[in-house]
Amino acid sequence: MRKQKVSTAVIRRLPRYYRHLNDLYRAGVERISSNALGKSMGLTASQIRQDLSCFGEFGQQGYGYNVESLRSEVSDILGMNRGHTAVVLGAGNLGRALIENFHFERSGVILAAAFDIDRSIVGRELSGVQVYHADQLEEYLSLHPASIGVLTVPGSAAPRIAERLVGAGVRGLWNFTNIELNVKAPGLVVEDVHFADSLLALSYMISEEP
Amino acid sequence: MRKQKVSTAVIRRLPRYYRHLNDLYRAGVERISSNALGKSMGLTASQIRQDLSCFGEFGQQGYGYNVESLRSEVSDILGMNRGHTAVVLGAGNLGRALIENFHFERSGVILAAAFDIDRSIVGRELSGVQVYHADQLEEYLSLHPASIGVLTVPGSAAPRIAERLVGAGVRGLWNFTNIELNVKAPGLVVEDVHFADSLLALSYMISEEP
DNA sequence: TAGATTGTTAATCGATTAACAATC
DNA sequence: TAGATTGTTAATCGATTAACAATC
Repeated sequence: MRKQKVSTAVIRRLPRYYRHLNDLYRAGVERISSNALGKSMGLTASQIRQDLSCFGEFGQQGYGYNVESLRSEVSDILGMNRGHTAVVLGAGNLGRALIENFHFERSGVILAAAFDIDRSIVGRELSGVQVYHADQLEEYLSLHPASIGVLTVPGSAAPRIAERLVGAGVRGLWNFTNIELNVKAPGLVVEDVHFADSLLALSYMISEEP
Repeated sequence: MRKQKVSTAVIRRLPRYYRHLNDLYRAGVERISSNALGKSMGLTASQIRQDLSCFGEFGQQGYGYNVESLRSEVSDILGMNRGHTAVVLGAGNLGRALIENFHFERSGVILAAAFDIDRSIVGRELSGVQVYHADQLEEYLSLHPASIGVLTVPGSAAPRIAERLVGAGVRGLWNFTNIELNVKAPGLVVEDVHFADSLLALSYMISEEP
């Protein structure tokens, strides 16, 4: 295990490793070589060994990697077993889509509660998740700390809510708004999901070809 | 203008350029130097000039870039003025969230129709978008060709629907399912929006720090 | 044991940054 | 004009690939 800083490129590949290893595991595959895994993922064997070597020595010469144990190592590396807890801010269409359809627990994250300001939804329960009024955010978080805030509020409300979340101890913001957040707090991590950027990249790619 | 293949790194930055230029434009800013733009975007001036030079010469020595015209150039490069048309497959929570809240037109994409198999939603109109039965997909597309298919169906339905879309002439798949699509067609582009990968990357990043 | 495959070091490739002549 | 800033070439940095001794 080397203690260099892990590059973003590697970090972005980790979830894919997990996904593929999980598929292999569920398909009953016991062991896999970097060569075979690379082939199925479209990466070189070299890159896979290089990537994994950032975190430890998980393979065995002449054998390869044990699927179950590598999967478990990767899930540890990703923090899936740290009991991260999330709260959703904004139970509109997108917030509800995430609450009702996205399996937070499959990423090892506990979805604890949702917040909104719309009286018609506050007090309800969506797929077992209680919707509180946004006014209660600080009070709730002081009793039930969360590490992740999921921002599905309108863009205009995002900066203020982000500040409040960070003030209440949230360490990561999963930002679905089209706003570029400028909250500065030590150790704070913002992960943007910019739909428009993604669609524009697609638009570029289908526009280029003949 | 050089005719080398543009790297993914550059392509991923283009939508950000557009976003920032659009903000500047709407704020009434007339011109900007690579230096100033870089500062506001967290990039080096050098990188911005290098990136833009992939597509042409848009600046002027001693002056910088005209915000309005650069914004317009970037929107052209991104294919925003090609009249790309999209259809949404699956009008569940996420599909509806996109239909009702995501501004396709701001990316220069016309959202033309949605398809589902649920009798309770087929025939309805969501924010002006008609929902057809999935059986009518081919018929609809033969009359109204579309270049982009937005996949918000359950993962299990994704491969089949993807095949059908491609068969009906769609060139880009905006894939929101957790399935890794293997549709192979010449020139087909798949843009994945993997929520789980994004959340896991966030989980990694908040788990690493002290 | 012999074959397979690792982890790591070295070589290559590509992307970012720096430097600067050209010029508005 | 003089100062500012471009587009591009060269230098640097980092990430990917190749090679190979170590060893299961």
